[in-house]
Amino acid sequence: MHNKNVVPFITEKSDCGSDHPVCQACEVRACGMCSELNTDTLQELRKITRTKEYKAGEQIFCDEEPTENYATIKSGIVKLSKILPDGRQQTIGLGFPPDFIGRAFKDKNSSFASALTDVTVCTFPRELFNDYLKSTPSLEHKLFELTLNELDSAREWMLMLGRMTALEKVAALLLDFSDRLHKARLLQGLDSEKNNFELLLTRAEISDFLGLTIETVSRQFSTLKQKNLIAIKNQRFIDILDRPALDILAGHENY
Amino acid sequence: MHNKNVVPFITEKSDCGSDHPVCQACEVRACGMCSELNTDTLQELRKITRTKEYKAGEQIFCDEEPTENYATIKSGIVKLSKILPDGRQQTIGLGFPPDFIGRAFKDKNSSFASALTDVTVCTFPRELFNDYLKSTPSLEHKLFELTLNELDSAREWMLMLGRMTALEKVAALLLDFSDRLHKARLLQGLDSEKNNFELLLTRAEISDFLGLTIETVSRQFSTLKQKNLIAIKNQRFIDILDRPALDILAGHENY
DNA sequence: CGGTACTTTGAGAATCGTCAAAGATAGTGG
DNA sequence: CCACTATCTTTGACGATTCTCAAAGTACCG
Repeated sequence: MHNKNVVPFITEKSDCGSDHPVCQACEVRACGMCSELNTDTLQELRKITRTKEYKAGEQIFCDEEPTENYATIKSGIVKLSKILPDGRQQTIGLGFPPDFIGRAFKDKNSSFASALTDVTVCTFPRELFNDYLKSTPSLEHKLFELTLNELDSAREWMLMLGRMTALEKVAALLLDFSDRLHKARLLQGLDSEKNNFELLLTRAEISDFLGLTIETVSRQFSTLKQKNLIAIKNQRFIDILDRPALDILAGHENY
Repeated sequence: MHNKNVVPFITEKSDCGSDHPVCQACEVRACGMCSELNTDTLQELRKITRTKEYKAGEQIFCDEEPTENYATIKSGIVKLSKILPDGRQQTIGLGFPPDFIGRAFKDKNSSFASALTDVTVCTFPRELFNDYLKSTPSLEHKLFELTLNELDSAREWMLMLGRMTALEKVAALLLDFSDRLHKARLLQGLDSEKNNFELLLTRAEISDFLGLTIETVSRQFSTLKQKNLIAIKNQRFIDILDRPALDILAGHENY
């Protein structure tokens, strides 16, 4: 009733009555865009999806080329960034499972997406998915909610970029990243210690995110260590020693 | 068929067959959220709306209090901002007609909204509107598109906040503001000269937007004047004298 | 063990912020 | 119409933060 417009489906083996094996095994079946779809509707959508994998560092899509595919992140972390004509770069978002990547209803991405870690995504061809979206309100609703969350976090980061000092920015990043990693790990059914995590970003990636230089970021890490708020092993493994102090630095008001 | 859930409508005089007089006269009937609605559906929605006016400077909603109403901007400019516990402030967006203000599906705004100029809005009670939205896909679709535009512009501003110099930021603001004002005036059927406009923001408001101080903003204006890129009359009326040069400063790549 | 890539630290420079004072504008009341 | 005031803007001098450039230190990989 809702998918009249979705015409030239790629035909493929399809089993009825339960999720497609690929969807059954999907890491984000329960929480992603598809969580709003029943088995039959998902069966339909499944026909236009493809699973793709990217190695850390690979580009997923780029600014200039027209969008061919959208995707849902199944595992790994995706970096979204923008770039100025002279090469200055700014990371504008991190995508964790089950985030959606791509710009719905437009044929051009206004940003770059690249794999921060090894990444697995579930892709959909653009045109078909847009049609499908328009005819499947429950799916559009879920995607709308994901988008609202992204807007919330974009605005949170605007406050950070515009008004925080370098030290505060690093504190805010550590807390945000620790929370999001923690959630992502729990979602995968893994054990997770919130105050102890691997920083998957290089200093360069952190500085692109915070609007700082590598050196300034490094100095802030040193300051945080010196103040005994964090400990770092092998430049990558972070221990949060004093979360309340970091919260105050990050402006998380706890009256 | 789509609005079963929308129960306790406020009853009011209603005329059938054409838009309600209030909607007929609405500045944004053709381009706002309601543009996706036919006369009958609009008739329904109209029952829960109220027109409200705010004087320049008045607060429309605030961070802490739970959202009671959503709104569509009919005329004027709305400022959205966030604030750090110690008072540092960052503007995270400007709302022009026909933008939607408020956070759909949540009972808490994570920002402040205030009237930058005198503002007229069309408000809807939160709960009713959320219900209405869920049962009216065309409306949700339109709101989704408005939200995607906001996300695009938030990300554009993240690049600006994180990576541009003070001079570049001011150039980018002037161009953005000139375009948006121009569009808003054309939309109202007014004559509009793109390179000539009234800067409705004070220096303080500009600095909150750009993540700078008043003094720095003022100095950048002086520099732009001195380079003959702009002229300013009465500290408020801007003449763009050299748009290409401003475009380059703002990083608008024109190969 | 040596090479590569990433990180840390230091010194000096540039940008932007802070504090202070003077200039401009708009509104008010005589 | 003209002071008079309040508010906003501009400009200057100085200081703090962050950036740039350079070099040394550390981890990773074959």
